[in-house]
Amino acid sequence: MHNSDLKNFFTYSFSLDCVIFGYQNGKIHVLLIKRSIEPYENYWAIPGDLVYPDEDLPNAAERILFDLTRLKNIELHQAQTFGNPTRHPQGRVITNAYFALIRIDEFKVEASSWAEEVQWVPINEVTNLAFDHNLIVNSTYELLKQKLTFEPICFDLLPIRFTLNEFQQLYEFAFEQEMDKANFRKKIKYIPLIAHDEKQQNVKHRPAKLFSFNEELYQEQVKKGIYQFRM
Amino acid sequence: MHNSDLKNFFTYSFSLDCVIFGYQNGKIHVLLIKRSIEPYENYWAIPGDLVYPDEDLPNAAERILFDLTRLKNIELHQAQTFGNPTRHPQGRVITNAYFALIRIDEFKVEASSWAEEVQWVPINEVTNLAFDHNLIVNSTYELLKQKLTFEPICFDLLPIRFTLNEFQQLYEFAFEQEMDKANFRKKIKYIPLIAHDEKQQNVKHRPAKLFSFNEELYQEQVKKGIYQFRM
DNA sequence: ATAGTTATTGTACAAATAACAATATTTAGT
DNA sequence: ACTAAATATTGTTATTTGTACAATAACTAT
Repeated sequence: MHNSDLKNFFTYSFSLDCVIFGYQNGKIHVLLIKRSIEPYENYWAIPGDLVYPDEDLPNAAERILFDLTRLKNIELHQAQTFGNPTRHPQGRVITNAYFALIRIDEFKVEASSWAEEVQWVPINEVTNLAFDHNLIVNSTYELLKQKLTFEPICFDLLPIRFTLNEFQQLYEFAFEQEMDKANFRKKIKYIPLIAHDEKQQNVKHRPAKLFSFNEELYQEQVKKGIYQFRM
Repeated sequence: MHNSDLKNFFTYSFSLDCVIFGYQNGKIHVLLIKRSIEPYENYWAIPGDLVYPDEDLPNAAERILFDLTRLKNIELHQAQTFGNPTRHPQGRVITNAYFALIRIDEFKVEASSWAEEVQWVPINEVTNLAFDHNLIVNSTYELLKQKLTFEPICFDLLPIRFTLNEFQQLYEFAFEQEMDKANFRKKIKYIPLIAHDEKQQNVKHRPAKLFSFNEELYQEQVKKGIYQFRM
């Protein structure tokens, strides 16, 4: 197609949708907002909006997420792009999904702009969403599970200090498969963790020791080629 | 942003670029075209063009690839989206990369439309391309390498019937790491391969036995949960 | 102190990995 | 036909990892 035809193509729009994952009560959750505007008024959806014509995608992701949920300072990663011509009832809107992993209790979410409510919903209890957002959420969750096997992103979901059991349960939930406690500990033998003196509080049994991820050591080891994360 | 503002956003464009990988002489290659039009006239680039306003992305990928290179009946997969506001000198053009893996000698490529020439270039000999196409090619190659570790897509690059050494050399090239012949064969022990009676032709030494990937058995085993591909 | 509960460590065997050696099969040359 | 050269293929061994299960330790609540 020649350059002179380019203006004929300025007839569609581009948006960005955020799939925010959190982990609580042994379940992975997604952050949903309730739309107060058409189309899909009163439907639950993932936070998303149109990208400004002069705006870079990472910036758009930050802005849109903040506008609707007041979340900020969150590391957003690109996921898939969805371009079905009929996905938006009002015109051609191609959308790019971004995702993030956060610790639910470390951030305050607050409905804002045309988001009427905000809600954390367990990933396997998500019902009928606006647009093709079910497809977007499901695809992005599949991507998350893949990434969980070769990037240490599980630690973005777990509390900063976590027990080995919490760590294990996150993988058991994501992979839908029980694991042996003793063997799990051997499997993670080389993941750089810091063992703290601190212990679990307010449990009615022997409290477990708390650990945290040693990000610096991990980076160092990866740079030297000593270690590669794999689950 | 409210719906009534939507028309203000019809001021940018969306394109699709194809990263076609092939394997030959022990090297992974990329398919490049020479542009006969502005911008970047006479630059080498990956085949790509604007998406029609009513066209689905997979269809656009097929159409654009065929228009420029005459390639058809190729399985295309979505990769990353690139949206830097200054990536196109003539306006805001967000682009979505698609990639495919093909056997170079199974397909005839032919320059067409505004593609003046077509050329297969070894991935590590790609020089200065049009737009941000170096970024697109490199990012997509990284994605390919990741996928090579947990999807049996190597067989889309290898000849239908291949020797175990050819198989090994593909991984040695991609991972930039030599492997032990004997151990490689043990590693792939459970990959469903068919051993043929046929042997390598026209080599001046003992010819190797030819194998092919048992796609059906693989699908079956995956469905049953017996096997998961991993390299 | 004791029972209950969970955390943590240990043990034994099977399987995978890694380094290297040995054998087998073909071509090419005499 | 015999032999050397080249590469394919299979074996061997030691080490590490994976798996299933058992044993012990540490804490809470009564």
